[in-house]
Amino acid sequence: MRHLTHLRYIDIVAREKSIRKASEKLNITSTALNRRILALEEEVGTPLFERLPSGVRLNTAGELFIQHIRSQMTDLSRVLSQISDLSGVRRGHVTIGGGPEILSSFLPRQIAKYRKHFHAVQFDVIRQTPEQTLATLLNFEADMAFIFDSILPSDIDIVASVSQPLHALVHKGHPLAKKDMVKLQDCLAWPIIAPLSDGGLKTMLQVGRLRTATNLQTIIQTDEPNFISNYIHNEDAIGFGIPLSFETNASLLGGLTPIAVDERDVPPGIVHLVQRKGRVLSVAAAKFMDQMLQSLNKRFPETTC
Amino acid sequence: MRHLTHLRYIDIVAREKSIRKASEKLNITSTALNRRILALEEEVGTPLFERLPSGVRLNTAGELFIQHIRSQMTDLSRVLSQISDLSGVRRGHVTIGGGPEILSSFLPRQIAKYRKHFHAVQFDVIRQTPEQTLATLLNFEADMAFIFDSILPSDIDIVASVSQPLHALVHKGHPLAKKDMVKLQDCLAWPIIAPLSDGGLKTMLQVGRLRTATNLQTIIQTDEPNFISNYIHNEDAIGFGIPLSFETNASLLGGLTPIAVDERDVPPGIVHLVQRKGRVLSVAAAKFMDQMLQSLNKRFPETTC
DNA sequence: CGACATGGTGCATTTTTTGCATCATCATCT
DNA sequence: AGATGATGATGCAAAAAATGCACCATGTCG
Repeated sequence: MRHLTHLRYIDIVAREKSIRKASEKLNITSTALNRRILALEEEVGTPLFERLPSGVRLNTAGELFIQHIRSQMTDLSRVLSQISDLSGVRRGHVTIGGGPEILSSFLPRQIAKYRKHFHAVQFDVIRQTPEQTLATLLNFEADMAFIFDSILPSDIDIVASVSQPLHALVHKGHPLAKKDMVKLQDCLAWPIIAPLSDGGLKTMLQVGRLRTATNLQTIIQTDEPNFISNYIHNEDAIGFGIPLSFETNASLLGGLTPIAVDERDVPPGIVHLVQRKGRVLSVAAAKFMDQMLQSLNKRFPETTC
Repeated sequence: MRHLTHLRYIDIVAREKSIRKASEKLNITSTALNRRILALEEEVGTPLFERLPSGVRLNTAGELFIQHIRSQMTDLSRVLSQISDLSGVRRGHVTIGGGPEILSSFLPRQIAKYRKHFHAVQFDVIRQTPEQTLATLLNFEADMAFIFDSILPSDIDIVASVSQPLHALVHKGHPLAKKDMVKLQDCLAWPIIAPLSDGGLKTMLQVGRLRTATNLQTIIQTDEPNFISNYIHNEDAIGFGIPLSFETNASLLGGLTPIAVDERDVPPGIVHLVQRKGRVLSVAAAKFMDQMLQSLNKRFPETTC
């Protein structure tokens, strides 16, 4: 879109916080970009950027304006998506954010399923910290996101909530593998692979540690589900995860055996599917969300929408 | 705004249903305008207008697009209004629609009151039929409107509702003028000035006619409050109105005396203050609505918001 | 102090937009 | 049936706008 270009320019400058850097990214000279900004500020009647020796930064008016611009851009792409949907082809672009727990198993399967029907839809999957998740939603960078239960700002809407009990992950030959449920104390005897970065999973494990006062011997801290899955085949270590992050289908687990941790030790975590409040999703994104809601309801019947 | 211009072009073409007519209105040649549209359709990838021998008309894609454009334009003006509000000056433009009953007394006083504080705010007051009221709200032409109780589409939000009992209007020397309340039968003896166009007031009077089976002798049909007020000084005729359409302050009534009609004869009408659902109003419009809500609550304590 | 980054500006060049004249098509009136 | 008067589309030249280059002023940092 032609006039969208102008808006995109401003958006990139705001993100890069530098006219010159932005101009490189946009493949134009800094002068052209600079003049665009000056012209825009002229039209609005007030400066939108503070000029610092190190670059530019949005002022209050600019914050207001950039919010409008981003909303306009996503709104436009939604409309274009609706229009192309009129002719039968579903095109579109869906951007989803979330922590590593979500992105490892549930999401790829959902996307694969969706793309079987609508192959003209493109997906962007971003791995983020909870703070980043919220920021990108408010930025209009992401259409929807998964996030562990936490204090959510009022401009975030919860679309669905699933209860996710903590599971210990061991290889199928492990002494614990035959049990239906383990207490956290049962894990004391083996080395632990704990989550690295602050997030829901790490918090759950910490709660468990405090409650049962156990002294789990952490040997590795990582967030990579694949790393955990591969490591526990080599040592009788115990990893942790939530149902959304591993397959239910035994054949796909690859020898990985999840065992529920007693909920009296660690209460289940709540994972929310969220979006920006009041945001109208593109056809593609809305349909994808529908599909996910159905899948969540099927696999976790107590899901609330 | 520069890029707003492009959008405005499309908007006007859609309204005028003719490129040439729109071009006159915009003070450019039809060729320029035509090419703009062709270019836009090229960018969107699909035609937005049907070409008819008599002009152009939006197709389905165009309807979607124009909706987006209008929403964008009002959203931008809202943002600009917010930005100018940052510097302390409240600028803005508020457009209000409604029937003649509302526009005669309540609204002018409210606007006068508001403009005492914020003189940089401009008001557009449009007199409309109920259908037009809804259409302009959905069109983004009006920010808010007053409308008599009726079946409202789901994309209209009711902001407040006031109960409005029917009142007979007579001059202060009229035999009825001393009464606190009249039955509709009491009015049989005098000629009646009835509302002309279909609207809430006319409906209320018709309900009364049916209920009490009276045969009121209508001599004049008009919607002009001023006409009624002036006429009843010359003949002992009876006009009708609702509290919102006349002053409460005796000194401002100019000899006009309102007498409540028995509610058993005519149940009170409900007047709603409405806006387009989900629409975020400009600072000026939002503040004005606040003021109106306060005034409504003060004068009609049973107002629901 | 100097090297290096930042945003801002004058001027020539390129790209885009606009206006004029004209065409093809269709509805309506005579 | 034919004339008339609308409509939107198009080729081409003029006008306007955006762009790029060279350069300036100003700040930070080593």
